[in-house]
Amino acid sequence: MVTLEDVARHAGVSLATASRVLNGSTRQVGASLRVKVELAAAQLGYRTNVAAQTLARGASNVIGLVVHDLTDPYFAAIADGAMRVAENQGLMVMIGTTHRDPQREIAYVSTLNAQRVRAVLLVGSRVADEQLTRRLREELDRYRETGGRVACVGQDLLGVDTVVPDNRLGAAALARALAGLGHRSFAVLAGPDRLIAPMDRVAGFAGALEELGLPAPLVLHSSFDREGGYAAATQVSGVTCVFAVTDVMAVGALAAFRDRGIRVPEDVSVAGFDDISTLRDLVPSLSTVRLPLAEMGARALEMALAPDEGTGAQVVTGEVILRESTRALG
Amino acid sequence: MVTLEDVARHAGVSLATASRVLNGSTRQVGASLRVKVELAAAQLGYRTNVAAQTLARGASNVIGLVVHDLTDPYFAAIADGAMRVAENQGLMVMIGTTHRDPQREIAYVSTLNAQRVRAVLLVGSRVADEQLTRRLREELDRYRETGGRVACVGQDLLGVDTVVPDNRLGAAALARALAGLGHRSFAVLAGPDRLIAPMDRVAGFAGALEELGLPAPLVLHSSFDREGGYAAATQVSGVTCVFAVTDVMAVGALAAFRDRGIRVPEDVSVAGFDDISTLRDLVPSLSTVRLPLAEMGARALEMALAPDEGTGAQVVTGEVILRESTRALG
DNA sequence: CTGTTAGCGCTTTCAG
DNA sequence: CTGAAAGCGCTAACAG
Repeated sequence: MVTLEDVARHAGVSLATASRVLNGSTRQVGASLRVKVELAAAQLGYRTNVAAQTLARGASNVIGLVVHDLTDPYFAAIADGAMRVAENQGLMVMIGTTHRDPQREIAYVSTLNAQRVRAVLLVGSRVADEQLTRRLREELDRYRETGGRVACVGQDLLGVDTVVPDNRLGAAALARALAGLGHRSFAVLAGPDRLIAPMDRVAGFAGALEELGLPAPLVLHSSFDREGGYAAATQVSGVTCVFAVTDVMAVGALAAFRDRGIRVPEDVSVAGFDDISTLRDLVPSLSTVRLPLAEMGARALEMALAPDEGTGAQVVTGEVILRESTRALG
Repeated sequence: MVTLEDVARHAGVSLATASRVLNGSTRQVGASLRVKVELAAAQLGYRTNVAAQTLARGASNVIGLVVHDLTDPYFAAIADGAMRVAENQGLMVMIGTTHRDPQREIAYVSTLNAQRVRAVLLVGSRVADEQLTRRLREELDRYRETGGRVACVGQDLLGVDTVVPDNRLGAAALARALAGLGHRSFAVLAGPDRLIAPMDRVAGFAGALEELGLPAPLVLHSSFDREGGYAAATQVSGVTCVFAVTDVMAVGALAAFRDRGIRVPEDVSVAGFDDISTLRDLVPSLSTVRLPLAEMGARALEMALAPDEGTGAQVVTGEVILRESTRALG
């Protein structure tokens, strides 16, 4: 294992000089020595020991990313956006997946704190559980007390900089658009009732319907994934339009209707939320609310990295996109 | 910032003792002291400084994962498999995305080496470029010389433990299955000609056709993504069956045919490769060759973590799955 | 511009 | 079972 000291000796300079040329300091080093050091480092195959560097500097070049599930394209897109800015800043990223277990999220914050990462990004809906939220906040506060920076993509419940998709507004806009198509009877595939994002989407949707003087939608709960969408859709009947709170769930719903011999959009219209790009080629193409996922991830990391503790929440509003899965009535 | 020394002082024990109870050593510590230390740590809110630990131990608890693109479900699935085993072993994972730039892959190996990660996993097709491959090998060798472990998911070209999907065999089996359906004229959407995985798939497919005494397929090159599949498909004509070397490209092809008013499978059959789960609900459902993606990622990490430098290559064979996108002729 | 020298926080012999 | 002390490799004053 070649160390900086080896390089310094080999180049006939001091440790400090070698450090200055190899590991970007602001200090200048004379051209001749600089060359010697670089040569020695190359010949010996020197590689900085980042652990030692981190310890000495008291600051690392790593950021932590905590997501629920990387195979869910929603999280993959957000993570990708964040990773691009990390790359541009020369930061490495450490990822943890919670598989939707809030306890794991807390545990990851603790671990990332131990790693002394420069910042941590929490991506994904908060849960409606005071207890859990409080414990997470405590862990985050502990991390922040010692200089850690935190940002979140989700709901503004943690007291940290947050990029918050306006789920209510987006769902409400979607409801109005659907009503504009002539729909009067709706079902909502609502996902689990302990996650806030789906709850907000349901509330926004139902609220808009109420404002329009339309009957309340049939609300069906299930898991937050493709299977949940499928299961919930099997219970749907007597409505002309179904709103699945995520595109991924909408895919499940589409499959369920297909299996039941119910045509979309002829027999029933279906809309989702998120506008997942991998799913844009579905047939029928999915009406949805587009969220700038990658940008949300990027912005969140930028907030976390900003010199001063940002201003709190940055709201992102979705854009309603009507495609083939919803049709005008009458 | 609370240090181990603070804890030790607060508990009235030596640094060594505090270390032994807090950071799993094999040594035993008396019950009374153990309790004191744990209490002190909790009261003070102590968090291990992993950088210091890594430096002192000379070994980290992090593994590195290098993939081309996290938003591509192929890589997400493999990464997920690897991350699950990492989690089980208490390891954190650092991810780098190359965006298909081989230079970046080399750079990441160097960076991960500096981080002194326990192991690095290289996921994705190798490129057909001696020069680049040699440079990557050099970088890997340097890392391995100092105890680093490496495994790869792709082709066995790096002199490291590798999980290799048998692309030729899988594509050949697919070709035979398609010929069995009565198809005689084929086009292959081949992706770029510098990546080995797609080349192998093309070769396997064409080889099987030749063995069957069928005419050689029309081979169309393009980029390795959805857009590439779309672009290549626009040039297809006069064949009854199209093989896209990945499911993601097949999705693009499906879209292109739809836009051209060509029905699948009535007018032309389409098959892909990989069996991406997010794409299972496509209509028509995609015939493909299933690869156990998550398992491949898991196995690769297991090889990298195994006590002894594994046995080289572990071949995984794909399973042909015929669904709705391909139909029997006449 | 260059070198000396104290640490950074933790692990791990080596004694006791 | 417990403690003292010597590093792990690098950075950053501080002095020249």
